[in-house]
Amino acid sequence: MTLRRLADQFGGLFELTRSERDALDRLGERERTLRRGQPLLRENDRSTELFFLLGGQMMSYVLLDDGSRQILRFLFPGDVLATAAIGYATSPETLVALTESVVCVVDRAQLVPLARDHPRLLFAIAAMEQAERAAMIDRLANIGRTSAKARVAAVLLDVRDRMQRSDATIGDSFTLGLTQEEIGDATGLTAVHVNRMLRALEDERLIARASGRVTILDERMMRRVANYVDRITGIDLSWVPAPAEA
Amino acid sequence: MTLRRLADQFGGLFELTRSERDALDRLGERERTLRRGQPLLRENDRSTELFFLLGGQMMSYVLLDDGSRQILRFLFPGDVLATAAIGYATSPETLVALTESVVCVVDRAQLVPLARDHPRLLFAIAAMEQAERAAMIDRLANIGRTSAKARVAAVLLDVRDRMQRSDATIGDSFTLGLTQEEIGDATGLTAVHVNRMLRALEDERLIARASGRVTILDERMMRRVANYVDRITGIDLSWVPAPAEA
DNA sequence: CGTTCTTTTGACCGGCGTCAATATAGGTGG
DNA sequence: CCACCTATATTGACGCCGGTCAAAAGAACG
Repeated sequence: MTLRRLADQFGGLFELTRSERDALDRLGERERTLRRGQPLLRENDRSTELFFLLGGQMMSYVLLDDGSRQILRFLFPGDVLATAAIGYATSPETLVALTESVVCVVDRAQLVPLARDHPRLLFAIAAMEQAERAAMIDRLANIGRTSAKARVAAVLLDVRDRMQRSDATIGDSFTLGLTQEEIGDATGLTAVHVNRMLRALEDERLIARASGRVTILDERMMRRVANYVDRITGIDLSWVPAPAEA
Repeated sequence: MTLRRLADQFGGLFELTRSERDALDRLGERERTLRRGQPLLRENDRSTELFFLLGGQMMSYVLLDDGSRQILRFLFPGDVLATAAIGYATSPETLVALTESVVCVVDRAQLVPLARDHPRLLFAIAAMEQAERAAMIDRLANIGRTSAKARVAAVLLDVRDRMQRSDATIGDSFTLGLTQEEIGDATGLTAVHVNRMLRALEDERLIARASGRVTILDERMMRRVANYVDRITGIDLSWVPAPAEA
């Protein structure tokens, strides 16, 4: 998987020109592979790089000084990581691989010529950033204002939808790949209570579980319970004019 | 207050060139005044505009379908609003004026020539966006992982710090300008419990209150209680090269 | 100067955390 | 392949933080 193929697959935002493709090839030259559990960047690390997740599954989190962890987001192919580098010299968050992962490494300095030569690509990155922002809004509302059961249901739906985006074969049944503690740290709950909520969803026949796989049995009701909105579709970049073909 | 004067005051990121100043003057031509309580944009409204808050105080929030409200952010002069327009045709959040406010209106289409002619200004906006993202990370961790008292304390410190940024005369004492219900909707608590937490902070001599004014008595301890990190300072745009002076 | 919004306080309760014990699984070295 | 070990999952008992309900007192506003 290269950055360009990723853009072809997920972009869908607009038709890339020949020179934009070439630019993406150059932008995506540096790749890096991470083993399961390996950190890409730690909170407060100095860094000038941003990344595109090409394959695998990662997460971002922060630690509070009482030792508790808040997982900010689970990351899937197509996501831009560490965009804070655009405005800060140090990272506000830790990035770790949940499975073996491949990222493409871009130094922020590379964005400067991009603005001049391929503004549309820059706006595409900005648009992806806005999708992430919208997701963050949902999570904030979710954690701040919904019940434990809703929060757990929302994580399940979110992971399923985002896995589906990179692997269309995934249906209602999928391998969650998260521990209950991780779900808890993402939702502001304890692992014990996450377990109880999973059991409750199971007892209500909204989901089924077997050896690490989760099956969503009643998607309509799950969406209702979770207060869930799909933010993945609906990105609109039509307003950025296509460059004159080189 | 114009957009350019705002950039002079808050930017501090780099020295503006003459042509950048001119560009800001043009960018900031359209202004709009909002009365207290007036919405600038509602959730799901179609819009192609972003805004810079020039004066006053606003907030952004979302409503859940059980009617509860999650306030995402209190907004102060210098903030960029509705950046979701970059990636979406409709707004994910509602923006309302808390006090009489003035915003400058920029259509997203105006960003395209900006990328070509004044990339540094575009990156400055991107950097402000990253500051907002960092603040969002803090709020997520705060709501997900800290006690009610910590959350209330964090709001007080945050509002104070951000008021200070636009009005250097503000010290430890300031007019909060928020109802306890608003504090509750921002922190994921009920107004009743916010009241109890304010009383607790008062009883512990961390703050004092009198007729709408709040005084932070023990800032060190407040910061400890709130798990508070200042994200306002520390933006780094040094990596964007200055344009050749026109 | 009523009307409505906001603050404040008390009584009570329930959702979620804490603690603890056990079961299960994955992983590792022998 | 087994024995062991640690991480994860599961379940129960119990307690507390923060929600709910209600009432009253200010405060703001037309």
